Amino acid sequence: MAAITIGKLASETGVHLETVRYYERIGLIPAPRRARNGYRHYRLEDVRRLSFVRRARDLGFDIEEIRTLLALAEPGQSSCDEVRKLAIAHLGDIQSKISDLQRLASLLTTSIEQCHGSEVPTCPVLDMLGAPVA
Amino acid sequence: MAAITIGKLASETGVHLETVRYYERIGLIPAPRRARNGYRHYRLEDVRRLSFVRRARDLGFDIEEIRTLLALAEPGQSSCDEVRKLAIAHLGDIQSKISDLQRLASLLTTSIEQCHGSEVPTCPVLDMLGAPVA
DNA sequence: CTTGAGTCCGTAGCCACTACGGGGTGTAGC
DNA sequence: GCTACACCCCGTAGTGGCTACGGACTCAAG
Repeated sequence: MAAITIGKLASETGVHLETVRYYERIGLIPAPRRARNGYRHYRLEDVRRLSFVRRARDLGFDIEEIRTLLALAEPGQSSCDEVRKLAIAHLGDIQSKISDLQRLASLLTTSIEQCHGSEVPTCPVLDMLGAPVA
Repeated sequence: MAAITIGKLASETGVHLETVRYYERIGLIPAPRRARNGYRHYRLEDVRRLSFVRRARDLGFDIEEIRTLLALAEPGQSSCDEVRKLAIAHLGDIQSKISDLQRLASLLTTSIEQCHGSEVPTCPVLDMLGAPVA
């Protein structure tokens, strides 16, 4: 019988082994049963739960948001509305981050385009950075 | 004479007061002269330098990159090429961050759109999160 | 003279990990 | 049985870039 050890759980979910222990420590995933030698023994459900956590982290949800999502995902919660709200709020965050970054990108692009070598007395990029606070 | 104290420097540059001391501690900005009472005394040049740092941070440059930029901005460096390289690399980072976020946003948007209330047995957002690792 | 704001300093906390060190255990080959 | 080597245990400390806290001082206004 190939028991699911922490290493297996880690490689199957793509979560770093030390991170699994960290998640357990902060109570994001439940503490699993231990074998006689003290090794952690996981079940398939744990793999699913941790995959869920990983996906949510990849999507940029923070730990507390994930705690909420996990609670809402419990069977018998029927709280699609709340999940929806959380997702929409998070989407808003992402979109404002995107537009921030786009502003930055265009600012940088403009500066870089004006810079054709080392012939100009001052560097447009440095100028932009050093310009009086707008 | 209204000397530039740390509080003034902070409010003029929009950098948190404690952050100014932090920047000094890590050697990002030089330690200023002290008045007889021990208070820090800044010069106009320090205001410019810190504003530069703030702008660069806002643009997402990390502390080490800023150290480099500051060194390149020293007079007599004529190193526009290097600045350009750094800026282009950084722009690349920003652009890949943008496209990452855009993927996330569309994934979330799709899930949210499929979710019309609490009538469906399962929540599309949770489904997306819980789906087997793609 | 009191009050309140500003400054000093060192240290600890934040988030989400990641790394390290020193040990025990399990397994495979010889 | 012995040796290698991978795997696992645990606690603690470090990362980046701040931010907060606490106790002591100094300074300007009323």
